[in-house]
Amino acid sequence: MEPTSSPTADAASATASGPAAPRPPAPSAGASQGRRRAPRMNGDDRERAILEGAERLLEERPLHEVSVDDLARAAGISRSSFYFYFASKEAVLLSLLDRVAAEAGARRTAALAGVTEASPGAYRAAIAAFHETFRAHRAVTLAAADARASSPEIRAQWSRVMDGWVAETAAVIEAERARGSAPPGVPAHDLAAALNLMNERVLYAAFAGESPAPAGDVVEALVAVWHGAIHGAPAPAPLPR
Amino acid sequence: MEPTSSPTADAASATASGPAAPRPPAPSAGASQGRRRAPRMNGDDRERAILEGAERLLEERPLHEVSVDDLARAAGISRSSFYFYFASKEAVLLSLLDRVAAEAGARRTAALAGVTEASPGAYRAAIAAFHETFRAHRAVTLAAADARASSPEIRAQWSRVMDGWVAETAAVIEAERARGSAPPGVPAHDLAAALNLMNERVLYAAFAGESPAPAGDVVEALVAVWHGAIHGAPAPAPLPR
DNA sequence: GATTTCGTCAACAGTGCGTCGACAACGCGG
DNA sequence: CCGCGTTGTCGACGCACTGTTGACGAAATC
Repeated sequence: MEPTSSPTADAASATASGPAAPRPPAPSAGASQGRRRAPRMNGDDRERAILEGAERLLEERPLHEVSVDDLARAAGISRSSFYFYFASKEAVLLSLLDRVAAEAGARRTAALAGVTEASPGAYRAAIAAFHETFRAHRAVTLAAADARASSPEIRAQWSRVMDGWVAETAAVIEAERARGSAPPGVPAHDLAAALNLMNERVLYAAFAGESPAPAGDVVEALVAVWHGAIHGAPAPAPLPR
Repeated sequence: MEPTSSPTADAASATASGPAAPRPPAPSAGASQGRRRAPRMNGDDRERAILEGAERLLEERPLHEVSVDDLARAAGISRSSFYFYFASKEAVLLSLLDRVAAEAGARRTAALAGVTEASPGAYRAAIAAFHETFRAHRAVTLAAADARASSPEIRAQWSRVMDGWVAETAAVIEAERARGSAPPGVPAHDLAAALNLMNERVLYAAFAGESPAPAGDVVEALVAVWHGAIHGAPAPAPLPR
């Protein structure tokens, strides 16, 4: 019965901007734009307190076991005050995810900047970057992955991040193929999507301690698959059924 | 607080047995054990009605948007009567998942029975079987994947199914390696885990219509990765960092 | 016909969510 | 100093959903 389109539909702008909090229309929208020095210590860093408290809580239990009350209490305010800053606990997670998204973008760029053209180990760097991003914010990424199921906003944001990785990976694959160091085969985008989704799932399983997961070095297993899939022999004929 | 080993720890037996409903202790424990013929038409197939209604509902919306009341109503009983049959809506999904687990096992066995030893296309059959299992119960598997985040029982059952696939895959990989038609590399189990997790995630993305997903033939993309990862050249030296 | 078992339900209590209106502190222009 | 809008806070409400209890009927059993 819940209206599908939440009032916080401006989540698109959330890509890297501030949190999608329902702040009342900024009154100081005039010249105080560059203002960073807080004339007061209240207000703006309460938001930060919520974010930090949330990240801390998510390190010990999943989002669906954290109530808005917990979040508010962790930030030292009452439950109803919480809603002054965020529309829901999903909005908090989304805001947290925004930071990760930004960092993921930066790390990806940095990782692939080292390899000028299409050196043989470009995707190796990509895997390492992916792994680092995931690990650096384990709690947030794990929680976001869980919340994808119930929150369209988080799902969309996650997709945005993954799409970036996939596009970057596909570019590398195509460069390798152009160099002749990788055989042609299925569309590079499809291959890149499959490999990145594998990374996501395997890293999740590993960090969450799930049952079917590589027992040894996770990154090595991933690199092996990537290398084989990209540089290995082309797949055999599709077998007439 | 939930004890890790749920009282329904016989979930292993649940592979094909009845649902883990909180039915009151069987009073007719005496000689009526073999009784199958229902003297009345009520009771036992109400359970089926719930299951069927649930599967139908899950085809149109995710589990977290289905209330116990919806489930009960779909089966033609009141909400409180529902609890006579199942402890929660997760229990219903778990029961549904049990069937899929049984079918998955059967299909896996059948798929790998065709290939006596380690014929070159054994894992291809595995992928097809996986894909079919997933597709045949799309609603249930999608819902189960979502519910994994919040329900330990479902997570455990899912793990059990995946573990089966992984073990079977690992056996095939080792056979291929023994034959000399696949090079050595990372542990077969790790490789098998990564590949099966990829399948799960990619199929989920494809069936759910998510954004980063192969655009073309999904199965072909998966086969390409499997083939390359198993039969491709061994990964290069791990690069001293 | 009395009793047990099966199945059903209305009603209750609990939890969490999101919203509303009152209310305090602050800054500011008079 | 005083009104006055703004910023931030909170208690209390209504709502949706969950899981449990106790009472009630209808078969079956003796």
